Amino acid sequence: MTITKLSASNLKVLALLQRAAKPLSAYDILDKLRRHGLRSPPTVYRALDYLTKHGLAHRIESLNAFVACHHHHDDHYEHMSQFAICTACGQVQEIEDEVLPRALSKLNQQFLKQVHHKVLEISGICGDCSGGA
Amino acid sequence: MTITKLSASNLKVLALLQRAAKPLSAYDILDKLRRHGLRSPPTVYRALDYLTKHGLAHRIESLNAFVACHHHHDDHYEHMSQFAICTACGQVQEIEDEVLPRALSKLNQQFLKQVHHKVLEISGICGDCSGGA
DNA sequence: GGTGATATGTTATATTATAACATAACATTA
DNA sequence: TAATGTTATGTTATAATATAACATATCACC
Repeated sequence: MTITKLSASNLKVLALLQRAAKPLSAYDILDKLRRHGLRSPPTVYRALDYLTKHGLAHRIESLNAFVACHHHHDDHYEHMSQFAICTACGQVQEIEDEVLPRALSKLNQQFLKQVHHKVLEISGICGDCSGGA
Repeated sequence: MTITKLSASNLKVLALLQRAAKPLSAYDILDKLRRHGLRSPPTVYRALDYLTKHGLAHRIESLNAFVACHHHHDDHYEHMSQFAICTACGQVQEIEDEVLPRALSKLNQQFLKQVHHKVLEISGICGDCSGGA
């Protein structure tokens, strides 16, 4: 799963996600990159597959949308996507924390023999949107 | 959010989910209940909305599918959906545990002022599908 | 029986995602 | 070089998921 070099499409999608303030749907991406040569859904989904598989982007399941990864998941520890989603402004924060992953890996074992993917998504109202302190 | 009495549609959808061994998509439900008077997507989605809002069913975000709730979330503690999903057989187990919710509610607060919804979904291979002990 | 609230029905359409097949780009090597 | 295999990309069509918008019915209450 090492990254040799990003293809032109993959790079464009990644760069767009990195510039975006919010998660983008595949079709948001398609709209914005249509002029730049990404003309069909499969092209975009392929890029998103590549990026998510290589840890450069994440899919937010509860939004059906994607964000760039801003962290370095050196795979030194079993990774777990953790996101805080503000339903008011749409911003998503990636949570970098190992408390939960650790707590979870114990719990896991009673349910699944092998774990492939873990998703934690918390929705609510962020500080900025909630008005007072 | 108290439940008075389930409407006929809501009850049919709930009963179907309860009988199902696996999560059902809205369209799975539509197919199976068409003969029983649920003829259009909005009807099904409305029932699913009702059931999920009232804690009688849960949506699995990473599958776009729904399961009946087999637990009693007496709302005595802030609820968090927790599921273990086997990608081989498709079975989903609801995890009833408060370790994570508790660990999480501390962590939460640095990201969101109010939390409305928490989703934890773990995918992998269950004991049955993984062969050996 | 009229009124308002809630639920349900219906049609159409929006949104998200993939199947299936065609073509290109590129490396390897006979 | 041209034959071959591999990977990436393009293209069309369609599948799968979800909701908007509006019509109608049901039912409680006055």
